[in-house]
Amino acid sequence: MEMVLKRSGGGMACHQHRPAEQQEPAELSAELRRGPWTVDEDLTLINYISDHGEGRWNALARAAGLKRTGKSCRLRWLNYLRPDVKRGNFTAEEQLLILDLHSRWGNRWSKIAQHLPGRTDNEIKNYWRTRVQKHAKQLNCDINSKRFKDAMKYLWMPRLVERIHASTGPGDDNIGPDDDGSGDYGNNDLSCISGVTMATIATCFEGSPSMVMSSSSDSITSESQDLQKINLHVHGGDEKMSSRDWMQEVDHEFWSTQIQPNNEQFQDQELNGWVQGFSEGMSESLWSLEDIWKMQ
DNA sequence: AAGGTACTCAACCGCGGCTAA
DNA sequence: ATTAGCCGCGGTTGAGTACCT
Repeated sequence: MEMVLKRSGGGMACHQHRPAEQQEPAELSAELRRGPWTVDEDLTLINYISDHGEGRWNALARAAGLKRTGKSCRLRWLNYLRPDVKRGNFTAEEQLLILDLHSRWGNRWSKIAQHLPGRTDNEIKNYWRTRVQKHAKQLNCDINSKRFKDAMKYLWMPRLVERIHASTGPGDDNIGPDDDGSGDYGNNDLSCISGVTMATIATCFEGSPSMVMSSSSDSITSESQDLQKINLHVHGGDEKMSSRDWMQEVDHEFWSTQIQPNNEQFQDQELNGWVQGFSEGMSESLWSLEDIWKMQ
């Protein structure tokens, strides 16, 4: 089992003031524990749930002899101890899904998590805040702005699609280093992409500057057929044009036509400089998403 | 090597909805 | 119909760690 005591026992000691509404009954609050869970607590919770099942968290916490709130037990189980919780970096497919579903539903993390088996709302939320919002901040634009949404739609998401296309073996479809030693769990067989992801791919290409994606909702019999359709569209029927070439073309056209420094969408000098640098660099090589963000 | 800064993510809080009494 | 307790969701915090200077 993974050790959970990475932090000292003093963690979260700042949370000392709680409104009366949130207080536990007096006889319980005096002995309630908070902060990082110990291995013993984890084992107690796991054993209890394996014997009695989950749910009714307050009663569960008392019955198991845990000096924790039901809330705390529920959170620990759902976000960490549950056997089907996935660990490690998000795959390209998952990232694509998150971007797409967030664009539809906003911060409905639990709803988004329902479409990513094994991923928790907390994990997705953290991903969004630490990765996506960070990039918006680096671009000095609001995460809800058209500028950032365009960058996601025309750059980030197509690139993720490209990575899904290009992936040939397990273990390297994450953005960013996989340095936690856990390895990727991702299956790069494209047949594993969920129906939602296929829809995502379709919407991703829909309206992109040099590509028109026909509706894929009709007469779809399988995901592999979807994929073939997308391949056809992506390659435009020209077998000599790799998806990589196509992506380069899309990116270059997008950045040269839609995000020119004089474009009214991009008035501020700082971003213009970044865009220009990006646009010039794009003709030289295909940049990884990470490189793109690092450029500015 | 040391100190500072940035990043990650587990765990917390507040609030609203649901439900049983 | 009311109310208290529980549950789940979204937002926030901060300790630990990685990275940078």
